Amino acid sequence: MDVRTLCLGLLCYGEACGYDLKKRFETDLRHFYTAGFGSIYPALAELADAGLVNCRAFPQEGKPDRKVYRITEAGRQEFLRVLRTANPQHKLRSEFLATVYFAELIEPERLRSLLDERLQQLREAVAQAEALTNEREPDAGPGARFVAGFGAAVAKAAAEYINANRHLLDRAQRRSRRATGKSSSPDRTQAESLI
Amino acid sequence: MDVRTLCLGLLCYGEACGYDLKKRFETDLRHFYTAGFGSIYPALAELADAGLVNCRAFPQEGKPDRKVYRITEAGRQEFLRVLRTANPQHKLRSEFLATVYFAELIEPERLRSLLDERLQQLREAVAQAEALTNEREPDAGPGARFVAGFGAAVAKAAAEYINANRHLLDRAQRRSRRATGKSSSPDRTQAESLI
DNA sequence: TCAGACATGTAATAAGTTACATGATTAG
DNA sequence: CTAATCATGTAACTTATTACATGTCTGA
Repeated sequence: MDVRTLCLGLLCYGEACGYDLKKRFETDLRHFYTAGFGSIYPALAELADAGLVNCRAFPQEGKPDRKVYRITEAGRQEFLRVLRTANPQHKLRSEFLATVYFAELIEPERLRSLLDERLQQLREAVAQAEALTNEREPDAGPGARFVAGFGAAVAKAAAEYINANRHLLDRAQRRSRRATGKSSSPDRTQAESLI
Repeated sequence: MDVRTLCLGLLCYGEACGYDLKKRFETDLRHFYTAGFGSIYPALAELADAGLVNCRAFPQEGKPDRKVYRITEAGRQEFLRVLRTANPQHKLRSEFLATVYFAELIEPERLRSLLDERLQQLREAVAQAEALTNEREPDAGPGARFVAGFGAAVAKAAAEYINANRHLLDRAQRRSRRATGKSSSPDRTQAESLI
């Protein structure tokens, strides 16, 4: 499910221009999918080329034409087909966790600040997800509510884990000399640890 | 923090060959960072070119030479510099959640199977993370333990959320006609909903 | 007066995935 | 006999990010 397909899916709920879709990415989809204009505009152009959406341009003063996209029947069928057949993945790439993995090599003050910043981000994520579930989107469908709640639940769990376990990283520097190397073959002739 | 930098970091804990690093990615880093041979081998070559690691080749029968990489002092300094200065991101791209967002458009049986599969994946993730924390890695540093525990905690929370809230998605099909479109400009002349 | 919303797009760049290419040994 | 482990690499491809390019209107 790439940006192109996701745009097609969003258009199942009504016509929209690229700018509208971007806002949708920044609210509903924010905590599990990001897309910039640099992906969205080309995606819409491709969908139109493929006949999966139609496009009408509305002239505006002082702004580029507003191009409103509407899904076609072919587009709808294509999206439903993807929903039926795709094998959806769940990919996390966390530089934050990768950094904390090396806690032993980080100065305590720096580490503290990294954890605090992440906690702050998580609090914001919870607030945004809960706003989405409650006030701001009474018209949201069950799927939209479910994923917003999911985001809130996971962010809360992450924050709790950090608060409950960050002490395990304190003074990590004292045991910074791990014996490793654990090489897959036994024919190494060099010393194990280079630290 | 790209694959190249992460390989450099792993080499802080001792020398290793590309194959060894791949195994590390599949265990310790599995739940928050993936990398294939196609990223690792070129990364190691680049690190060697840049003088951040040394490489020695050990001939083997019936296999390519085993190339063992060792970090240099310059490499260590470079990695510590990255740890001090980088602004680590946390990026999730979940096709699973993107799919569930469209629950209303998915057949109930298919939706059930998607959720069950994801629950199975989460159970496996918890088991693997806990194995990492307890038995299999008594020599793991505090950072490694922390991130493994993090992975387990978050996966558990995700599974619990799904179990507790999946009923909200049942019969979602009945309300599949959402009025949306919510366009940013008021000058549209077309009907709101196209479903 | 200055930031932010509105509105679209292209081009260069970066990064990683997948498929291909090769082949012995070992455990089930 | 079959799959997995060990071991390295290249090349094509896909995808998305970032920077650039332009310009008005509105509210604080």
